[in-house]
Amino acid sequence: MLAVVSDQFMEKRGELKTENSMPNSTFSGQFPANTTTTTSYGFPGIFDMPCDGDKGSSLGFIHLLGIQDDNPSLFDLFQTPVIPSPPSEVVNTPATPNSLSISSSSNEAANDEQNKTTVEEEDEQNQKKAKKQLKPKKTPKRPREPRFAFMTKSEADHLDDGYRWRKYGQKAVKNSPFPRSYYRCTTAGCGVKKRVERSSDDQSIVVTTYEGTHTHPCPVAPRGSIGVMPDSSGFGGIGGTSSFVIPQPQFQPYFHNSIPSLGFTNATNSPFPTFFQERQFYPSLSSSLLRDDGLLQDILPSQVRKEAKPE
DNA sequence: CGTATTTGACCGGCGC
DNA sequence: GCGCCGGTCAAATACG
Repeated sequence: MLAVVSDQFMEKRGELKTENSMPNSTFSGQFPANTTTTTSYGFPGIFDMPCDGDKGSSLGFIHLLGIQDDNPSLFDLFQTPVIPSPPSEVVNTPATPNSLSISSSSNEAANDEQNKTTVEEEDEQNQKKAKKQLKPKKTPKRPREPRFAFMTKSEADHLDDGYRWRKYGQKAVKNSPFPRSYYRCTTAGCGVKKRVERSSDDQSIVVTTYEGTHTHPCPVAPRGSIGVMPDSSGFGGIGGTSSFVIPQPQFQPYFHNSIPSLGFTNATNSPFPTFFQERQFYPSLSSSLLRDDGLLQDILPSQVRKEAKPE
């Protein structure tokens, strides 16, 4: 079941209001169930969140483009379309062959794949040359890991999120002067990958796409972590490093240590923090979302919010 | 010298 | 079947 975003959306992100001046955490899009809109909002489940209150910092907002997950529980989060899309504007995801909907990619399946890889690693190494010449047996289609992506206004391409990444590839992106970098989590047994590319529309925006779930706690506490971490020590006053906190379903050291209610709902295995599930995924495109007792005021200390407001 | 990055080649999926 | 393209591999290279 497709919850959201794929490369397809990424390609369409020009339709999205990726940059806005909303100082508060508000949706800039809608999230109709099981659909992909082609409206100007284009991307289901897109929302902005302030990720840096440090004036002058290169970071302004993290734009979570959405997620891609087959988790029904997660999907249920979006079963309440506040603003139903007109049928003419709705594209049924299942009927879109190019959509990167992932088929039931459970962690179990992923682990099996991983174990298989480990077992065969030695043999694979011995035959790596032959492998290139002899066509190996056709491997079954590997299920996609859950993915989510967000846009970060940053001058730095690679943002420090606390995890250690090893770059394993870089490719030129079609229709974009900026290359796409491929990273893999260096922790043994953790197959999380991420892609980092700069938006061709706005080169100040870095689009980071995470795939998979970390099987380990965050090894390094990033300096000056920003993002949705409601810790003033992370939000303000620590500039210079382009860091942010990635929502992770299993390990969220920055969330649960600060405000437990901001932790993730492991029961649903959702890549989103619970506060998204509880509140933010019932969006309205109207100004009702922007009322004074909006999200951030419940989440962040007022001082932080004040600092987080760009300009 | 160990580790990380670079970069060209390779592979598989997909559309024509 | 062929070419394009995204993603990955792995040898070469850079770096601390």
